Formats: sequence, C-alpha cells, structure tokens
Amino acid sequence: MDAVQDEAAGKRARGLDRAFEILDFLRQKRQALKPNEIAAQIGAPRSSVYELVNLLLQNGILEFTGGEGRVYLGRKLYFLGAAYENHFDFTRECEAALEQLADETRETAQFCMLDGNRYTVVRMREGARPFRISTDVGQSVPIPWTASGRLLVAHLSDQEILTFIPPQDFRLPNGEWLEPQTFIAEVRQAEREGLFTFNSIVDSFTHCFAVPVRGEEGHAAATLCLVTPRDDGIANRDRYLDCLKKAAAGLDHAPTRPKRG
Amino acid sequence: MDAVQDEAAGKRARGLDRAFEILDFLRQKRQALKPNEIAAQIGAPRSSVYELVNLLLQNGILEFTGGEGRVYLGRKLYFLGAAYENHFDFTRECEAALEQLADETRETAQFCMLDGNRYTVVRMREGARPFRISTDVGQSVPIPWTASGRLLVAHLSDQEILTFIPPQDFRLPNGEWLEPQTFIAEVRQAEREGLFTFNSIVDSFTHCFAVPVRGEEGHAAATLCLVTPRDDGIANRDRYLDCLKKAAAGLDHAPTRPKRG
DNA sequence: CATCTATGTCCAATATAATGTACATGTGAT
DNA sequence: ATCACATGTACATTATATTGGACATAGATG
Repeated sequence: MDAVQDEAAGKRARGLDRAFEILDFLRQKRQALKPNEIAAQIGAPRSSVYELVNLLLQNGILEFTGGEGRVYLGRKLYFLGAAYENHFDFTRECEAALEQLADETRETAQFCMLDGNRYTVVRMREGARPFRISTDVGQSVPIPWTASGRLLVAHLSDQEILTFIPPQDFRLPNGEWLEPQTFIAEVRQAEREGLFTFNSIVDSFTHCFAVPVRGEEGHAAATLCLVTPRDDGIANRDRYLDCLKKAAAGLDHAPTRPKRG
Repeated sequence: MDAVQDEAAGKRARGLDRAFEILDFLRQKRQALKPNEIAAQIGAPRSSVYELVNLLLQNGILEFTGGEGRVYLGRKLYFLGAAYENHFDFTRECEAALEQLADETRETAQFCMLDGNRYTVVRMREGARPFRISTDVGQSVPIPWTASGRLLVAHLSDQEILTFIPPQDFRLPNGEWLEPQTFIAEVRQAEREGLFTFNSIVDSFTHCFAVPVRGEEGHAAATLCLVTPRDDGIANRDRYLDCLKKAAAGLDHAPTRPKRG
C-alpha cells in the first residue's frame, strides 16, 4: 500500500496531495502514528511530512492522540463529514434497508460504494451467525476483489475501466492474476443481469451477492450486498436476491439526492 | 463571516489553508456553490480558488452537485469523518444520553463541542414542544454567545482565552459588546459550579443549561445542554440540572477515549 | 446597440513551499 | 564505549504554486 507517486518520479509533490495522502493513510491504518512513521510508510520526505502534519494539526484536521507525538484524524474532519452526510442524506434510508435485509435473511448485509478508484464498505449489519468478515467498514479494497465492484464500474466503457482501476489491483489476494478482460466480461454480465454473485475471492468460505443502488444518473451509485456461508448462499440464492432487489428498490435514486435544493 | 486572512494582509496564502477555508465555508453555507461565488465570498483570488477546487475535486474532497458547476463537500470527507467517529467512539453513548435527556425533560437537548475557536452543536434531539432553535447542528457560533462556551474554555488561562477567542466574537448578535472581563468572570464561575445557565443571548425566549462532559485531560471536552422556554427552564431548574449532570456522568471520559489502543 | 456583471480559462512573474541535508538527542544492542 | 536506529528540528536551495491580470463568453440591462 505504498504512495501513489502520481506519474513521474523525481518530481515534487504538491502539498495538498500529500496532505490527503497522509489523511487517507491514517484512515487505512485506523490508528494514530508518529509523523516519522507516516513519512517512512508512504515514502515521503520526512521534512515535508512534519511540515504538513503541523499545518493539519493547526487546522484541526489532525489531532494529537495516543501519546508520544502520534497523530490521527481530527475533529474538523468529523464536522465536514457530518455536513456531507447531512446534505446527501442517505444514512437513514440506508440503515433501514440493512435492517430489513438482516431481518429477512439473518445474513451479513453491507452498503458499499467506491472510494476513489477502490471499493469500500460504508455500513454493515452483522448477520445472526457472525463469522470473521474479511473486510472491515471503511477499509478500501481493490475493486476486482469484490462482487460489488462488477456493478460499481459498469457505467464506464471498457477502456475507462482499465484506466480507472490501478493495474496492480487485478492481482488477487491469493496471488493469482485476474485477467482484466475476464473482469470486464463479468462487469458486462453484471450490468445486463442487474446483479452479481460469486464465491468470495477474498476468503474461501463465503458467497457474495450484490445488487446496484441507482443514483440520479441511473448507474450504480452504491450496492447492497449479502455475505453468506457458501452453502446457505447457494441454497437460498433466489430468495436472497429477491430480498436484495426489494431493499435496493427502496434506496434507488436516494443516495445522491440532496435533502434540500 | 469573512475570510480569516490569518495575520498580515498582502501575503500569499498557503494552498492548504485556503483549501480548508473553502471546505469550512461550504460547511457553513450548507449548500453547493460555484467556484466564483466561493472566491468572492471568502475574499480569495479567483484563479487560486479555481485551481484549488479542481485539485479537491480530483481528490474526491469536493464533488460537483447542484448543477452549473457548483461544488460541495465530497464523499472522501464522509469517509474520513467516519474513521474519526469510529476511532473516538462517542456517537453511541452520546445518542443514548440525549435520548435519556429527552425522555426525562421533553426539552431540546444538545451535545456541543468546540470547532476550532468557535462553538458548534454536534448532535441535537428536539424537544416535545419544538420551537425555532436559533442554531442548527453543524453551524459554528461565537463562543461568548453560548452557555456551553463558558465551560468549553474553562481550562484555559485568562490570557489564553483572550488569545483564543476572535475579538469580534464578543460582539453579541443584538449588537451589544460583551466585555471580555465579564465573560471571563462567567467562565470562572461556571468552572467552580460545574455548570452554566442563562437566558439565551441569541434569542429572547429561551433559557439555556450547560454542563461539562469531561475528557481524558479532565477538562470539558464537550457539553450537554438543554434549551427550554424561559418559564419552563426557571420553574424546573433544579430538576433539569440533575438530569443533565446524570447524563453527563455517563459520558465522562468517553468522548476522547479511543476504542482501541 | 452599447454596457455591465457573472463566469470561466490562460499565463507570466515571483514569493514560497517542498525537499535534501545536517544536526541533536535518546535508546538499545554489541 | 561504540554503533545503529528512531525521532524531531533547522535551514538553504530551487522547483513551483499562488497570484494578478488579460482574455473570452454569455446574459441582463438600459
């Protein structure tokens, strides 16, 4: 998970980009880190990171926490995030949909979106029979690793998909290489059928179901997913897909609709 | 609500600071704006704002919404804010406390914190008899205008308070000037008593009650407040304060305690 | 038609931000 | 004691980011 390094090496990075690289890195790590550690792990000059961290601390974007000079995301980010959530008011409806899915299926239900050019679980409702879920809420994951990923990029052309997804993200967690053309074929299939299901690539014991939640532009702004034990998933496939489609219908056009204006 | 302009005029502003100035401005406005409008209203060079807005759009920090090139806070901010909330896990306990207060008093209850050098309502639970609340959730308000403000700066020295609060924030909404020494005296009184109550300065018909929620460092990391009609507030003063203290006790040390680590 | 404002783009000038390097300190291992 | 490493600070250099202003367009107004 190294620095993106933009395009050319040897160029200076822009402060803003580095700053958000730091913030994203802390989000991924989900823990407070020393500036020195941040610099080492994202491959940025230490002096730059110290400079930026101090600026971000002054702005309340970062906060000291965890002692020994460690920093983590700050309160200001919470306020800004809350303003976003308030504007694009999807939380309430989203929770209701997850609740409904949990009631009807007793399985783990997730609401997922793109985070830049990766996939992330925005909200999750654990099933009645909890097992170790491979991806936590808020972690970003390569798009090709997920069922939802097939739906979330379906509005792009083949070429756009290849440009959009970082090439190394086609390397699966087990080390295998997923041929981009294979992935694209699955995207088109998912687009036609309005759903995608498969045995998880990330672990060896779950089956994943994903259906699109359509935004104002008509394409998948988010997905609703079920993550089930493989036997259960295959046994209840039709019923689970019905539940998902019903729940997604209740959200359609919602995730991107502003509350006012 | 003009730009902070930092210290000296005529100096170039740092991109990072301008960027967060833009974000904060959009949060205050709570609506999408055109880059041109942003530039005009925060008093920044148009070319700079266009440049920064484009950078922020690329990073997902801002998003196009509302048409005609208008931009608002982006999804990335939501993710970062959610990570903050997840780390400093105060939401669940906070909601429970507000719920409890609402049950016991039927009045409007608020959970408030500092946002930089101003005050903001983080969460609110409307009372049974709703009236027009003068400050919305997420709006930042001068510290001296609020009861909570007396508690939230009580850990600072007199001199630090004067440095911390922007001088113009002592100008009350009705145009009167609140003498900083008067304010400081009220801060010290609130500190001794562990509470502050007054007839609202912002409107003419409510009474405000505030008690501290203490963080790890022992000082007020947040406050719990009740906003009541003046008659009710004065009639039920003792009971309301008991309710507040009970609820705050349940939150103490919570707002700043990390879930892990 | 002429004028004014709102909006967005482009570009050169220069103030300065990002960086590499040196320095200082503490800690643990050899 | 000596070395290696982690951590933080200070500063000069130079690549570049910020800025002012020119330019283009579209509506609105008189």
